[in-house]
Amino acid sequence: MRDIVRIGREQLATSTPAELSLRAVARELGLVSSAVYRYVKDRDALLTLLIVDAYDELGEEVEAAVAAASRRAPVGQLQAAVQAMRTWALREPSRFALLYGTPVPGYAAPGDTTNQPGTRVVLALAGILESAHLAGRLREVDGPVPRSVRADMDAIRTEYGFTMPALNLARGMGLWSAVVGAVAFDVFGQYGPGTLSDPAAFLDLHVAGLAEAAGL
Amino acid sequence: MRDIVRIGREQLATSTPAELSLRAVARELGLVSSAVYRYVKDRDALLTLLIVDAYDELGEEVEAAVAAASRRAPVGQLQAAVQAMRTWALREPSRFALLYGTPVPGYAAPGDTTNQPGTRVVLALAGILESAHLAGRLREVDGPVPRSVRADMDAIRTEYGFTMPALNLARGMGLWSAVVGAVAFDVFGQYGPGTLSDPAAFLDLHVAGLAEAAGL
DNA sequence: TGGTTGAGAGAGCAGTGCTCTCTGTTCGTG
DNA sequence: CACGAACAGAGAGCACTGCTCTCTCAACCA
Repeated sequence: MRDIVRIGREQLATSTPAELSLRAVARELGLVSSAVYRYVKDRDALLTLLIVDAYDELGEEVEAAVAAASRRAPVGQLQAAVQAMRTWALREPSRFALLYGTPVPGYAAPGDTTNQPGTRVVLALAGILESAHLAGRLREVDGPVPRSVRADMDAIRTEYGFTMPALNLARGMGLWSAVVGAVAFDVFGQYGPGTLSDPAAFLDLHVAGLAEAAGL
Repeated sequence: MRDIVRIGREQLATSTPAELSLRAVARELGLVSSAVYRYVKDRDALLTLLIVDAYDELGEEVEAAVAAASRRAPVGQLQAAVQAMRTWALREPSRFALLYGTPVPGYAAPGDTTNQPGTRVVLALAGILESAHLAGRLREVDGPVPRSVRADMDAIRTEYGFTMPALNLARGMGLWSAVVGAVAFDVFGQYGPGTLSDPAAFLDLHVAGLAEAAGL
């Protein structure tokens, strides 16, 4: 099983998730394709393994970056986290695509398996906001919040024990999707060739703006 | 050619870009697969046709939404544009994925063909900011801007004739990628099931925050 | 009328996911 | 120690994919 995941990861280094071939993994493993089906039910199951694997590695690196930046201001921690994410994504574009790109065809993430590792990154980001709040360094963002959104945010607050105000949390979730979107633009070249000469610097600036909007 | 694009579009209604099959298009067309190669060089060429087609339709709808909201405040226009994008994306998830999801395997967008239609949406967004600026309704965002980013923004300002300050434009680009990221999260279900009971309302709130950060 | 062009058909190659059957080995237990 | 069960892998086969090559047939034009 470890070998299968390892080889699958290697395949993803040189091909996109859609191209990942169970037969190729088998070949690399020195087996015939049908043999692999003893260990992996499906191509989808293999993808699930690789998704969990990727979430874990990304989560690890982001958490490490946040820890390494623990003495910087909250904004700096956010920037460190996001830059770690960008670095990983540029190094492993296919695995990034596996996590945050187009979902593979008929694939539905088997909740229990991928949900927990999938939340590590967003929890790291939210944790920075929450820590800042607990330290009194989070400006409360106020303004009209639709009923439904407030209810959703309250549900999240109780589930994860967050104490920051609802609108700050909402801005945090917005920050999360914005960050993933920005990294995806970068990795997938959506900004257009040559428009950004220093994408990392632009990203830092972008994150600073998002952080400000979230109350930092 | 029109039939090919039409059928390709229909195929994308029920399958993901990665699954789009030239043979299936041929079958639907009552032709044998090799016949289609008279009109379309490649599967990639077919994708290019569909990408341009999708960019056009999306651009059309976003521009129409902005026009219909021309009497609302700039923030409202932005929200209208983004909601139009979300609505289209939810109606056509595969085509949205084709534009903003994981790039297909060996596919490199043939610049000249797709660049122009691909910029319609972002130009619509930037146009709202620029109009607000010209009407004196854009607060100048200031702060330290890295040299490289300033140079990039200046290049864009001259290319498209924007007069808004560099940092506002940078925030505008950030808004763009953030919006795409948010819509992608929504369409691809990245927020997790049941966490947002009213995603459209959340999106409006999110856009309001982004707009505020961009100077509106 | 004869030659050229275009449209499409058909076969074929290499690859894919997946299933089914078959062989060989290993291992636990009576 | 022997026997049956569990396991690991091989091999063939089906339906599908992209793409190429050759061939036929009809239309059209000088």
